Amino acid sequence: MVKDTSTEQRIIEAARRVFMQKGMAGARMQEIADEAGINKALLHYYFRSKEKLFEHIFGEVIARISMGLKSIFEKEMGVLERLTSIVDIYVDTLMENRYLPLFVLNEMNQNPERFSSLLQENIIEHMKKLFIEIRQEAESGQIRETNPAHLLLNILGLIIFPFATYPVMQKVAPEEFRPFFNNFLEERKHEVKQFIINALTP
Amino acid sequence: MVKDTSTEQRIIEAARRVFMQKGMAGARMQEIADEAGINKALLHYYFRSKEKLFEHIFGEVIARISMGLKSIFEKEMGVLERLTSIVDIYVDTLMENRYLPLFVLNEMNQNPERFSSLLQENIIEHMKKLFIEIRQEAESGQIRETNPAHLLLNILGLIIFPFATYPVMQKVAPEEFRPFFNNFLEERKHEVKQFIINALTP
DNA sequence: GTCTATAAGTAGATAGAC
DNA sequence: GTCTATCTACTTATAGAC
Repeated sequence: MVKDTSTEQRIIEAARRVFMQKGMAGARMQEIADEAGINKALLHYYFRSKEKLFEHIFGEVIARISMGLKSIFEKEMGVLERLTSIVDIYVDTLMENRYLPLFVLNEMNQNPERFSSLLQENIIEHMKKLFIEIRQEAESGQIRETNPAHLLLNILGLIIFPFATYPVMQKVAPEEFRPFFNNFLEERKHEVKQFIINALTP
Repeated sequence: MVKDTSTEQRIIEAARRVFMQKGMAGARMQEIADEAGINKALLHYYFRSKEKLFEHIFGEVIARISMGLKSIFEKEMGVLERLTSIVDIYVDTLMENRYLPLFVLNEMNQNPERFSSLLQENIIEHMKKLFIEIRQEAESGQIRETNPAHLLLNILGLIIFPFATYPVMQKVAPEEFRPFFNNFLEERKHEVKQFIINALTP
């Protein structure tokens, strides 16, 4: 609870923390108010309802994810470079916010229509193009023959899964593993990129 | 709502479905009662409280996971075989229950003490032994040099992540992808095992 | 064991003073 | 804008009849 930012900003940050950790169903307006150092009435004054406040937070998160994807897809580059830059961008994002993967997966699961916001920004089109690029480079022998869907899910799984489990791991890991954890997630970058290279180098 | 099983059994099955999809916080006793074809009062008659009912369901799930791990770790076998049998066991389990990964990750996240039940059955000991086995086989040149922690997380991510995203994917995938999905998860078995082999064959 | 009715507690939302 | 007090609705849990 820092007092030198605007109330609205403090509410948003508090809401982000609480929603991310507890999810929409588990979050309590009272807890968000406490986190922000105000009372419940003010939450409603600024955001009218819990639902509206949640949509604001979720929207922000989705926007951030889309932005990352967009920046990757807009540039001209080869498949290998494109895929490895996904790793760089998302590992960095996730290191700053380790609750993000589970939060997003959950809330989309509870309410699949929310997924559509991600599918805006013609992500689907980008994906189709990526798949085509993969097949083309495979034909021309620049990369190895691969099922693009599996490849993409592999990469996403390798990036995201450790972060999805991290909050649990970190809390329950025996004391002697703690120091090891600090570098572990950072190492993932190299680890996953190596996977991509191994998978695609002919 | 099938009437030819015992009430307790119907409650358990209904609770499993609802808790798995909505989580502890999002589940409603009323919905569980409806699913089971009874009323709320009976839920309390059989399980006293929502918390108790939840613990029953969660306990079952953890027991199932532990059993799988146990069966893998108890047999004598080489590292490669041990790791690939993890794939076989868990892909099959997850195909039957696609909500399981997110459910378990979430509930552990909400309440990390729940993780301890998994750590019983000396899973930790088994892990340590596995790590030692990996290092030994690497030294003797049977498998390639690898960081065991990364390897294990890689495997788990490759197995689990697609299932964690599946409920969402399946709901939002454009119509033309649907038929493709049916075999997709089954194909993961081969896909992930190939990854392990590539990663470990010298 | 199973139901209906209801109590008790909790959480989101609003009214109104300052 | 911010607060306290309160309302309303929902959810878990129990009482008590059958």
